[in-house]
Amino acid sequence: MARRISQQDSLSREVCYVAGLDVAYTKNKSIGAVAILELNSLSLVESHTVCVKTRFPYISTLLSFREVPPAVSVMEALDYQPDVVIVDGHGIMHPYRFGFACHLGLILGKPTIGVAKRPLVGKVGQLNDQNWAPVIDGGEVIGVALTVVEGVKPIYVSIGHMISLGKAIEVVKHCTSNHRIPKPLSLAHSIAKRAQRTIEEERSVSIL
DNA sequence: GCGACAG
DNA sequence: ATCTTGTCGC
Repeated sequence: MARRISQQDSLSREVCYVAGLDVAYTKNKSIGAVAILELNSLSLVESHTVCVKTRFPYISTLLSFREVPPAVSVMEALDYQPDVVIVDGHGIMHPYRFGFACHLGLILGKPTIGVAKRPLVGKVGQLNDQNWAPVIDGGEVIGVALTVVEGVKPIYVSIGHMISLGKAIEVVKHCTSNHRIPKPLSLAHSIAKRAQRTIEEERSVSIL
């Protein structure tokens, strides 16, 4: 599947709507959450959550097989489709060059960007004046370590599908206003957490 | 053989 | 990711 990933910009138009996608968990349920923001204003346009049974364990390099089902489900619940999706997890910055963001992009047939909070593979090069350092593995640049706030640990940005690294960095930078985590992702995260609390409460009641 | 290991 | 305890900052 990694061979089917496109690193070219395939955006149907200028990016206007950006989505953030995250997944949270309860005892045996996966909660997919998506938030769509207007790129320029970074204002929330639409959001959804979905709850499905978890049916794959967490295995470090196989995260996508665990998170793709709830992610696809929640994307299908959208009224309007975003131009690009920022995914909570790596894209090609992955040992098989096929992280969660790639897997989701391939299935959706839509541009995706992987943004992770911790590195998985590769060695980080020198920070440039654009506030990012290339991450190299096997002699190739597989993404960047982007320093959003000086003195704060970087976020790791890589291509998911149908986008160039340059455009991916541009979009992520645009979504990060003085905060380490891009706003689409932090919003998706809080929405997932809210749904999770609701489900946990329902579970407590049903036990009684 | 041992340690590390996105979320 | 989740859970728990504790601290720092706006």
